[in-house]
Amino acid sequence: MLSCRVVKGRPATLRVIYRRLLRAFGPQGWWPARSPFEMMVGAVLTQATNWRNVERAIARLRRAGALRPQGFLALRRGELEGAIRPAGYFRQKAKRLRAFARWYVTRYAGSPRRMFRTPWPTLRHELLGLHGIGPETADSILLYAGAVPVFVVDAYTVRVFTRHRLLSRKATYDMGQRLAGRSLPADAALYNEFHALLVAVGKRYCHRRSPDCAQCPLGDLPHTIEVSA
DNA sequence: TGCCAGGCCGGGT
DNA sequence: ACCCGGCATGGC
Repeated sequence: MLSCRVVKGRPATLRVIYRRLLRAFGPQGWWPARSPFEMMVGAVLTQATNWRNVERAIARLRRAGALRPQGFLALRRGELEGAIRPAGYFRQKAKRLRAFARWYVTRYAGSPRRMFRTPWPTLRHELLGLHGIGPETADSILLYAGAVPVFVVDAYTVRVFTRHRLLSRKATYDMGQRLAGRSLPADAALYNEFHALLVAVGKRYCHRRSPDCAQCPLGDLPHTIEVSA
């Protein structure tokens, strides 16, 4: 069995990964949203869901005038479910989005300025307390809507880091965050681009079943084998 | 056709 | 503290 802790990697390794990804894919320009509220809605909609399907759902919400908090909350439950249906898990996500929107309006008057005036560790705690918002969704919101320098760990991040022996197979969310925190400066623009690039390379080369590692632009990395047996 | 996608919750050990 | 089934549509 592999050990459960973060594997010791040279600090340089993550920087090497970042440079190679940036050269291979270019800047990704995340998050693709026109407003903080739209971004945060998208963060829930994309949970375990292809972004293509999320785009459809967002377009339908836009047509319904529901990409502003007031317009969103004006929708009946059935209307909301219908609008986001293409994104899958639509009943679950309708419930989660309503909980989020109610919180956003009552606690912060639907204002991103007010929301992100709260110290981010407190804000993160509040987000995690909402139904349907877990670590990845909360951190995505902090990073992409609030430019808070938190490293987002998603399935692709874990898969890419695991394949390259930076994390053990049983790595947890905060192991991934600690790895990044130790190896990278706390820079929101860097974390923004890095996460988007990890998704890009993951989609193309690092699937669950058939990793196409031979073609992966990361190639061989220095100093990455430290997994204890 | 089957497998997968930018997770999270709730109930069971 | 983990482990697992459920949630659902659309693309390849």
